[in-house]
Amino acid sequence: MALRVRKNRATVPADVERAPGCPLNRCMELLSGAWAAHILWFLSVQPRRFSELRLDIPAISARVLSQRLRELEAKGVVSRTVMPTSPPSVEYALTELGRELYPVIAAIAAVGRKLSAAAAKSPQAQRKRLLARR
Amino acid sequence: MALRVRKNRATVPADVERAPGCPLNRCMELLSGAWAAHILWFLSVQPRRFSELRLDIPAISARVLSQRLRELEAKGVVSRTVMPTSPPSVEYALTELGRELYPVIAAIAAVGRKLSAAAAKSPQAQRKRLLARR
DNA sequence: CGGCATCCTAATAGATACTG
DNA sequence: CAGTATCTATTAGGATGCCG
Repeated sequence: MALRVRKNRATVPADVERAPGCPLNRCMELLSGAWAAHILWFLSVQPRRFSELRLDIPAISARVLSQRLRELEAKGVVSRTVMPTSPPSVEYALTELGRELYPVIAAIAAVGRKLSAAAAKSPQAQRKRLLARR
Repeated sequence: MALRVRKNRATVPADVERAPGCPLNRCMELLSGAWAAHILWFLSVQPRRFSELRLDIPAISARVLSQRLRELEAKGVVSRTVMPTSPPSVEYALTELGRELYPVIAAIAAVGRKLSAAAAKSPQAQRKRLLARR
């Protein structure tokens, strides 16, 4: 009664790219960091000022929000406009490139809502999540 | 010629949630880390073994792949099955919860492909990206 | 208001070597 | 094959304070 021998496995389809600069990476690097998705989400609703974003995302510190916005700006996803008002205000908005990301953010939000709903009912999932954060 | 005074801004719609445990976060924490999205992407094609995933994602180290898989398993996104073969093999697959994430991964990949295509044509975008990585 | 400078910690990732 | 152990490097992120 010999053990079964491992079957040879099919390879993944060729259209799934694996290069370090592959599409998946190309998009993920725009979303990297714990806050980028949130910032883009709120900016996708409407252009926002710095302090408005701080209220939108209370848990983020000014330093990190600043850093993230600068990064997103450098990546061409977010535009920064200084408004000639008194006191001065700065408006952040999605660029055309940034708007391309909308489907992703929307999908994240949609799935997140589903997960929230599911978690509310399933004590098992909650236990798992507790274990996950050790 | 006084400077214009800042207009009061509208608040974002109430259905955009801002709590730390909001849907956006709930989903993002499943994708956190540099490799989670890749792992889920390949697993969404078909169940994969450890070493297959290493070939799928050559840039990941065994240690990190192992860590990520354990985390994803703890979060209930990925299942781990030891196959009774010789030599032993372990099969990873998406759980039902993991399959919920498919729209997100697919959207990321789709947008990524679009970005790749755009980058190929636009030297400006390439310059921006170069600046972004300092 | 919209930042930046500084200092700090914790998480994440990489290399290499080794094991059941 | 499917990992673990160890050690190190990089980075994200938080706290606080100052500035135009």
